[in-house]
Amino acid sequence: MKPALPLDKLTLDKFDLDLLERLQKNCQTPLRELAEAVHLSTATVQRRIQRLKETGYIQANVAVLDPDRLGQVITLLVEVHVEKTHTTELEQLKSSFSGPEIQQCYYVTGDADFMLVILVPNMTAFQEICDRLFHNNPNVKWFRTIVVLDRVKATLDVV
Amino acid sequence: MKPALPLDKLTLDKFDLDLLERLQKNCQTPLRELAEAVHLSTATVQRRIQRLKETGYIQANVAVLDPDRLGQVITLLVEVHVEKTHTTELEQLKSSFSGPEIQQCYYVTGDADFMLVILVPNMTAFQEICDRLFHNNPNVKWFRTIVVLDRVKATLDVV
DNA sequence: GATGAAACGCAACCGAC
DNA sequence: GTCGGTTGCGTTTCATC
Repeated sequence: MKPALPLDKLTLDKFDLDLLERLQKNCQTPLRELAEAVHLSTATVQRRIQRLKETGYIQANVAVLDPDRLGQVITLLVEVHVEKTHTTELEQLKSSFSGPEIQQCYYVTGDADFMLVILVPNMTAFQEICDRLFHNNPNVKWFRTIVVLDRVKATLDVV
Repeated sequence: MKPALPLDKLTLDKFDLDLLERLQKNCQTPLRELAEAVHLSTATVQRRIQRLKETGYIQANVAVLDPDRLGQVITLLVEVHVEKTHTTELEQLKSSFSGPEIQQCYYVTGDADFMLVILVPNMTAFQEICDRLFHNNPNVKWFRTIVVLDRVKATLDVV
């Protein structure tokens, strides 16, 4: 199998970037509509998108759900401070921070070591998570919880 | 027009939840595949999904792009402390935190007022953002930047 | 090697039952 | 919820540049 179109990171032309931007807003836009927007044929658009998938520029196509409607009404940010930052311990922690309630997990510099974004239906659920992930983990020195009052913006947009 | 299917927030049955979970992973799954997975007919699955869109459970269908491949290699968390927290000033700030580089913006309790997740290609770009959003804004008392070393997990998953 | 026009086959969609 | 018909879509082919 031959890579016919640009594989490299920096060889995306304006058409590709235009398409990515549009798909990022709505990945169900019909090819026909995309085609006339970027002034290419549907066939070309289809091939470019396929290539963008194959080469990993497009990682996934997902439905964005409304957390409020699904009862996940509380968003919390948790700053985690760890005891040992050796590779093995870190990897262990990272993999423990992969549950469905944990929307995001960042390993960071500064006085904190991890920053988590957590979504829960109520505080009982959060307490359960704390027990499981923090209190019962000897490598977690301490953690600080920040309550989100307003989810002003929450996307994964890149451009 | 009859609401044949549940409209209320809490009346999603297991089929709806199952569908949402699957669409959240891949919103391009063929109806046929979804149908046999949840043991319903394709027609029903299609109607349910349409309803979930109309009622706002599904907010959007988006392509998830790889930030690294697109040159947005630096992720930063910014803790913003404001001067005045009156409604008008807050709304002004919130709307200023809506640029494309700002992936997420949370209005929070605690000693900070806002927490931002920012994606940039380099530090010059970040500096430009700081100037524009923070230094030139009299209502921003001070801000603290946290550098993300590893984007361990970054989704918008709800369940 | 990438492109666009047109043909193909399949899936989504909409009604009737 | 099932069944068919219709439409519209993504996909492939092929000739062109």
